[in-house]
Amino acid sequence: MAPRSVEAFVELFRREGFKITPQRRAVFEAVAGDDSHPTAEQIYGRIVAVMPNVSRTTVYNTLRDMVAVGALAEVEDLTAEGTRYDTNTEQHHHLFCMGCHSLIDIHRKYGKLELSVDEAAGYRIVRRQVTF
Amino acid sequence: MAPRSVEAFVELFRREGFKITPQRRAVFEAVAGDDSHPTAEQIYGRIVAVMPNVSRTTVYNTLRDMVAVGALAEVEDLTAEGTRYDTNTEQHHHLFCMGCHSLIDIHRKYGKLELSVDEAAGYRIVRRQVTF
DNA sequence: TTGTGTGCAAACCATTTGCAGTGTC
DNA sequence: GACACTGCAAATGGTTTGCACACAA
Repeated sequence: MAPRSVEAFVELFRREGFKITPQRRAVFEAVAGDDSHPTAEQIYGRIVAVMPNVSRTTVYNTLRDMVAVGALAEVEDLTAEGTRYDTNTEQHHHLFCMGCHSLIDIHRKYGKLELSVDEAAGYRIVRRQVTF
Repeated sequence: MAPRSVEAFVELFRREGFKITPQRRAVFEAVAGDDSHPTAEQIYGRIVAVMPNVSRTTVYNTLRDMVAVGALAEVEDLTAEGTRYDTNTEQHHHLFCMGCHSLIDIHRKYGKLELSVDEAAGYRIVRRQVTF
């Protein structure tokens, strides 16, 4: 199970040699348990509401660090609103609404997502992503 | 079959009420029959090599117009290199190389890509995209 | 104490826009 | 000849970087 609570994030960061600052904790709180796939800007907005002096830099840096240690996953950007972050780092699929741009997790296994031998030649399939 | 030749693009543009300029024709020539999913910048580069005075503006505008009339499709950006354009506007899937960032078309039908009734409630599935 | 983290401002980079001049139909 | 198109330069917007100061360990 991927770490999703604030404390799990704190522990992971400490284990990776990062210091725990109030700003980083605020980022953890802003995303913990969130499955709405927010953008960096949305996350920044939530944090500013509670900690008005944070800089974008710090929020962006922390998000990047979280992705680096596997605490968050980046979702490819289907809009032009910027990278969206996913607290679920496990393999799953997405249902994207072209109207409201919401992104909904689809937890379902599609066993038949295979390539033929020659299509896959020379590649190692790391991930299979279905977007509806 | 989607139009992929220069002449098919010209005809489509004319039909849509666009004027055929040398610049637009150069864009058509730069992408016709190309299945390498180039970025706008790569396409611009090819055109400059042959028509040194084109402006980025014109190339970008033409690419946008081509997407608008269905002559090209945009591929969601998996890297940070910008939008990539696909001359194949039909439904298909992609194999993405994390090493060299190449994108290869997969023409295969995955019949089992369905959502359950309640997952799909309120949505009309317009497209199913698998990325490997 | 010491080196990591923060925050400001400026840089980046793909893309878009404003606008005067240009060329297609 | 009219109006769409071009190309320059400047704006945009998300994100990154440089750097002096501050604080977690």
